[in-house]
Amino acid sequence: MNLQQLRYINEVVRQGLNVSAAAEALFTSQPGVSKQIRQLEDELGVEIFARQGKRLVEVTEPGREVLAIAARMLGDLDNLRQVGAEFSNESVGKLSIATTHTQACYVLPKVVHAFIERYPQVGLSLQQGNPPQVCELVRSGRADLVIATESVADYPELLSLPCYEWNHCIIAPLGHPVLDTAPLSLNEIARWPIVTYDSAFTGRNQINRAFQSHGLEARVVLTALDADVIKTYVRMELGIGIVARMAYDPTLDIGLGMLDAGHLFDSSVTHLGLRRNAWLRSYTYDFIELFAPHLTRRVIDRALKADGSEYAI
Amino acid sequence: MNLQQLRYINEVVRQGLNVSAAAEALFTSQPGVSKQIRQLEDELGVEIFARQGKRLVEVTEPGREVLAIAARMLGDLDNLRQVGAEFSNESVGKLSIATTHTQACYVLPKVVHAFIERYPQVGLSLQQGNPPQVCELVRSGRADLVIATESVADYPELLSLPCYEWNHCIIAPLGHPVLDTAPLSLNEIARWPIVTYDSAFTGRNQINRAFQSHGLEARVVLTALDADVIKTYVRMELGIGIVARMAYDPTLDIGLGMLDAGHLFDSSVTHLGLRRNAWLRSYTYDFIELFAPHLTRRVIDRALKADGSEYAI
DNA sequence: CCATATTACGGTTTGCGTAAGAATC
DNA sequence: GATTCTTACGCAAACCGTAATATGG
Repeated sequence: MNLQQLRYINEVVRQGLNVSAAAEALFTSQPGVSKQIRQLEDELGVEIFARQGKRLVEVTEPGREVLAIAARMLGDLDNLRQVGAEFSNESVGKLSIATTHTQACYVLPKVVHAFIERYPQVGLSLQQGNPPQVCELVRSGRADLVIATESVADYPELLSLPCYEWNHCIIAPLGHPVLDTAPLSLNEIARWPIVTYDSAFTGRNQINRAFQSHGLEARVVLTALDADVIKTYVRMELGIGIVARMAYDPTLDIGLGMLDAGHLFDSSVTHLGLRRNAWLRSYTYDFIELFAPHLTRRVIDRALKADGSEYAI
Repeated sequence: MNLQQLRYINEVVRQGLNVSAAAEALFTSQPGVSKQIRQLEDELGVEIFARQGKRLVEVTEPGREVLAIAARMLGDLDNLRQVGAEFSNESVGKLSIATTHTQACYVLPKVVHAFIERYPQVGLSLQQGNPPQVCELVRSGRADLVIATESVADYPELLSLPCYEWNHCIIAPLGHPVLDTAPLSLNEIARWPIVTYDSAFTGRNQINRAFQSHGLEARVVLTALDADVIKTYVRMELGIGIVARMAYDPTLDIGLGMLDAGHLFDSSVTHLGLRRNAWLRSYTYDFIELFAPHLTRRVIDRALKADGSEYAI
């Protein structure tokens, strides 16, 4: 048994049980992959893949177990490389962050700025997507950490750490009557057409719940994936916007007024997700602490290692 | 990088940084081991071992990280083989249990009997030792599970599951006046010379604490590692014995009388220890359930997977 | 001087790629 | 017939063991 075989079966699954595609993705020959997989199956004494004639059609039950263990081993292989890189030079490396638009645009800029100043030799990359997508990037090892408000806690493979709590606000073109309301109420908001986030995004659940629990129906005339688009349509006077509070900047968002709506909706919590049993570079700890000061190295390590060691009778 | 290199560094540490000994233990040549270790260090870009001239003198800091990850990977390698064995034939295999004398003699016999009847093709082996020793056997992969009253929870690498609660009793030669006391009190016990367990064994702590908290001094004239030895000396009228309740059997222990002392001492809890992220054979689950019926497969899996995924802000 | 680790070298094994063959859609 | 996996075969690299060399107690 060797690690190459584990890489092969892992990639074959990733490619939807297509050995040829896996071989190509791993820059090797297809017969080589095929043969190594057979060898692994022979050695373990179980079929990992069920075949129909000459085609792989599904992962067997033992295969699922094997693949789960193999994935962890490959993750550990990555970890070994991380350790090597860390101790070779602790301020050179890469850091790949998977996140959503809201975080990338309104929260991360100042964190990223501080980080690249501190670690000029770390290649930082932001990968954007919707919550399930960015979680998947981390799960599969293509990103080091995910920052998102939704989904993170739904991935059992990820350790989910709450970072900060936030709420929504109302935006409207300057001069819009809603901006003069004080105090702002759900009834008042419900009088106007609304532009807000797409479902399953950036706390949209909290918005729906608030209206429902007050027996109100919000007239959502348009939903969008991010606050920039929402602002655009609010400027066009299509309606008033409900966006994350941090997405409004009085100096940049000229022509728009804002009213805090924190008292009207349940707050949302932005989470940070890490692969469990990932080994983190020191600059990764620092990045996280820049982002969420309460998440010190100590706290993160404790969370990664915590394992529920003692169970009641 | 390959798994062999990980085996090598792991064994070198186990052999006290002696490459020759490691080579011998792994049935290979010493230069081969030496070279592979160098290759691994080159590939990772860090020294795993610090050398003085031609001798390995200590594990470096990156080395410690590397070794920890390597150990997990080797554990997973074992797990892969377990999966293979399980699905090849789920009632053939081996099960190695590390435990203390008390468990092996007085608790396990009926469990073992039921197990070998159910799984005649599983080679069962009991390894005996003191609590730290048996924990270490499991930690290093030389045993599958540990059953002991002490130490298990002290090993962070082990998942510790409480199994059952028990207490002590007093034994004395038939006709000894202490046997007529009712109710039995600590004061009464303290009047006599005592034979009991060695420290760090089988609930000895609970015994000490009870006397201390009552301002009494127990006259312990002899300590022993196991109940059989204690009984022998009690028969010799060296004193009265304090042993685990389950160590007394009225039909076997002729010439000895027993008084329950459950109301005098804090109870002890016997624990079962498993390597975290071990993959268990189905018969291992069954063995555990035979031993502690509340530890069903479901419960064990939940405990193994529990990881403290959600942390408060 | 003995024990121990590294370097050097040759043989075997293993893994990989090309080419051909078989099976399924 | 096109795609996809398996088998066959030859080459190259990696691994391992023996022998020789260097280093420290």
